[in-house]
Amino acid sequence: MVEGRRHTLRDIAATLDLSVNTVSRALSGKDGIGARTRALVRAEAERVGYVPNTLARSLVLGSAMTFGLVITNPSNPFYAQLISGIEVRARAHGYSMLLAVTDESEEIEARAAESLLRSSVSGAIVVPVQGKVDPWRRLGGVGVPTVLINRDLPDLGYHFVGTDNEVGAYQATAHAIARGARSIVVLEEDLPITTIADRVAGFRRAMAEADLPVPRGSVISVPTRRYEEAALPWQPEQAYRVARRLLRRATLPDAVVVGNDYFALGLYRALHEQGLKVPGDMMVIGFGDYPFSEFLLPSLTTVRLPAQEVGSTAVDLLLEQIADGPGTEPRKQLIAPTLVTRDSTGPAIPRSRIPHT
Amino acid sequence: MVEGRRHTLRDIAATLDLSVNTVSRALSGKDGIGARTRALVRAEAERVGYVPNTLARSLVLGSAMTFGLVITNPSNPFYAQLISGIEVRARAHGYSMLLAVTDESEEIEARAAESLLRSSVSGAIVVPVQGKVDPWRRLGGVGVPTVLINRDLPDLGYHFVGTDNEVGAYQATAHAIARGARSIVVLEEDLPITTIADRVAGFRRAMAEADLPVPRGSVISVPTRRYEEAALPWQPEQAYRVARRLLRRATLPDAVVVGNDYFALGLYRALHEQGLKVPGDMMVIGFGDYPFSEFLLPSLTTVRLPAQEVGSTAVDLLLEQIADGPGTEPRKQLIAPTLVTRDSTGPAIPRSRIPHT
DNA sequence: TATTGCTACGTTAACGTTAATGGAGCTGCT
DNA sequence: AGCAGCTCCATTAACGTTAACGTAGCAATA
Repeated sequence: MVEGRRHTLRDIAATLDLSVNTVSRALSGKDGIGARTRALVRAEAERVGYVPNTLARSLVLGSAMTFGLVITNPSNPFYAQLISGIEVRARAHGYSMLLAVTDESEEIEARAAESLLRSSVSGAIVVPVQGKVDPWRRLGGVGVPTVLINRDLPDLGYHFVGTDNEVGAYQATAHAIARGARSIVVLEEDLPITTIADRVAGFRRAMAEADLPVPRGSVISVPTRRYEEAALPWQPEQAYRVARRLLRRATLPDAVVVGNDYFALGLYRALHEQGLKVPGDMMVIGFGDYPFSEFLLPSLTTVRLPAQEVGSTAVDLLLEQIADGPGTEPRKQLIAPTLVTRDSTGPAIPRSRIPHT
Repeated sequence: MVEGRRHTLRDIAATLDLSVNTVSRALSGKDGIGARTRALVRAEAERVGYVPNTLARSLVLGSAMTFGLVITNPSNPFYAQLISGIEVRARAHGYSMLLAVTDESEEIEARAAESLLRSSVSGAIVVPVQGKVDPWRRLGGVGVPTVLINRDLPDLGYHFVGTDNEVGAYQATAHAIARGARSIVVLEEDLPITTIADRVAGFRRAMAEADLPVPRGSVISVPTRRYEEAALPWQPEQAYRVARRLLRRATLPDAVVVGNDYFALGLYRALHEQGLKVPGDMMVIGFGDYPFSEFLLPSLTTVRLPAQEVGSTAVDLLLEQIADGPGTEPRKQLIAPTLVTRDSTGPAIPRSRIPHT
C-alpha cells in the first residue's frame, strides 16, 4: 500500500477530472459540493492514501497549528510531567509540539526562540532561563501568544503560570515548625530565578510568624548549574557535598527544607553516614514530589507541584489568546502546591494497613 | 523594536528596489551577488528584523528540517534522557524536534504517525508501542527515514538502535551469582515487547551457565500498563504490591533483578517492612540507573542504559540516511549496557573516602 | 569590431494548499 | 417565456520561499 511519493490534491483532481479546489473542499468538509462528488473524492483519497501537507496548509493559513515548548531540562521530573501535560492537551486541540531544550543556557535559549519564530508556531510555552528578555520579546512582537512557566519575566507582560513557591515553602516550613522544629535550614539551587527568592520569602514568613530567628547561614546555595551533556546524578551529588559541610556545624538544624527532591537524596545519604536518623534527628522536607519520593526510606514529606495542571493551564491560556486575539490582559496564574506529609517529618507509620492485592 | 507583522523577502525587495530572488540569494549566502548589494540587503534585513519563514522554505525544498520523536512516556527517566540526547544532536545539525507522547496507546501512536506524515518531517525516531506496524510502514513508504528505538519491529526493515537487554540481564544475573546468589527472581513489566523477552533470555542464560535451576515463578510480571493521565508513582507502587506477595513465599530468593529502578523502590519498601536487609538478606539489581539510584540506601546496583548514546546514534543514523538516500541496508545497532556495581549487591562501602569539597 | 565569457541581477515557475470570485446549469416562480 | 436564485464546480490568486533560466552590461580576446 501507499508506495512511492506522496499524493497531492492535484493528483486526485487529475484522476477524477476535477479542479484542485473541489477536491480540497470535498475533503475538508466544506459545503457547496455534491454528495456524489464528495464521495468520489473521499474514495479516491482513501485509495491513494492521501495525506494533506501541513506545510502548505500552514503557509496559506498563516498558522502552523504547532506550539513551541521550551524547557530547561527534561530530566527534571517536573518538566517531564509538564511535557506530558502539555502534549496531551495540545494534541487534543489539534496542535503539535515543537520541543526545545535550553539546559539553562541563554545562548541556546536565544536560538530556540529564533527557531520558534521561523517555524511560525501558533504559540509558545516557555520556561525562561531568566537572563535575557529580548528573544521572547521578539516572539510577542510579531503576535505569537506566549505563556511563561515557573519563572516570570514581568517586563514582558506575558501570561504566566507557575506554582506558588512562596506558599509552598511557607507550608513546608510551617509544617516542620508544627512538628517541633525550631531551627530550620533551606537548601536551594544557585540559579538567579524568582522561584528561589519566592521560596526563601515563604520560609522567612513562616519563621517570622513563629517568632523563630533566621540566623546567617540558614539559606544555603547548592551549585547545580551545568551546561554539559550532564552527568545526571549531579544534583543529589552536589546536595550531598553541601549537606556534609552542613553536618559539620557545631549545632545542627532540626529540619531542612530542600529545593527539590533530588537534594533530599543527597541529604539522606549524608545523614545516614553520620548515623543521624530521619525524622528523629532531623526532619527533611522536599520540593517536587518526584516519582521516587513516596518510596524513599523514610518516605519524603514534600511539596507537590502540580506539573500537569500547570501544563494544561498554559495550553488553555494559549488557546484563549488565539481565539480572542491579542490585547488580552496578561494573566498571572499561581497554582497552589500541596504539602504531602510523609514519614520524613513524622513518626514512621506501620505500613501493614496496606491491603494485600 | 520589530513590532507589527513579520517582514518578508518581498518587503525588503520592495524597499531596496530589488527582486525577491536577489534578496533571497543575498541572505542565504549564494554567489552571483555583488558585494555592495549583499551588504545593503543584509543591513535592511537586520534593520527590519527579518525572519525567514521556515514553512515556505520547507514547502519548496520538500524537507521541513524537523525530526519527529515519538516516545511512550517522558516520565521514564530513560526517555527523558533520550529526549535531551536527541534534541541536542538534532539541533546541532539544524533540525528541530516534534515530540509526540503515546503513553503506550496504539491509537495515539497511529495518530502521531499520521501527524508526522502531514508535517513532512525529515526523519522519525520512534519508540513503538509494538502493537500495530502499519502506521510506521506508511512513513517509510513515502520515504521518511525512520529509526526505531528500544523495541524493534523487524517486519519493517528499519534501522534500529537499542540497548542489548539480553546482555544487560545476563550481566545482572551473573553478578548476583558471583556474589553468591543461587536462587534469583526477575520482576518485569507486563508489556508485550521484545525488551522483556530479551532480558528473560539473558537471565536464563546466566542461570544455565551456572547450572542453577529456574523454577516456575522465577519471572514475575508487574502490571504497569496505564493509559490514564497517570498517577506517577504507579510503577513503584505496583512493584511494591507484587514484592509483598513474593516475600510471603515459603523460601525467598537470594536476589531479585527488577525491570527498572522504580521497581527497586517498591521492592526496597517491601523488604524494609519485613525487616529484611539489602544486600544481606536479599540482593537487588535494577535496570536503568535512574538519577536517584546511586543515592538510595543502600545504593542500587543497576544496569546503566546509555540513553544519550542511543539518542545521538539514532540521530546519526537519520542524518546518514538523509545524506545517502534510501536503499541503505537497515542497521540494527545494539549498544551494550554497563553494570554499575553498588551496595545493593555487596557490602556497604564506607563513604568516608569521598573528598571534602 | 565582432565574439566570447563572466558578473550581477531579473523573470518565471514551482512547492501544495486555501479563499475569493465567477459562471454554467437547473429549478421555481410569475 | 423570462428572470431570479440556487447548487455545484472551475478559475484565479495568494501564502513566502527557492531553483532554473534569461538577459543586460561589461571586459577580455581574436
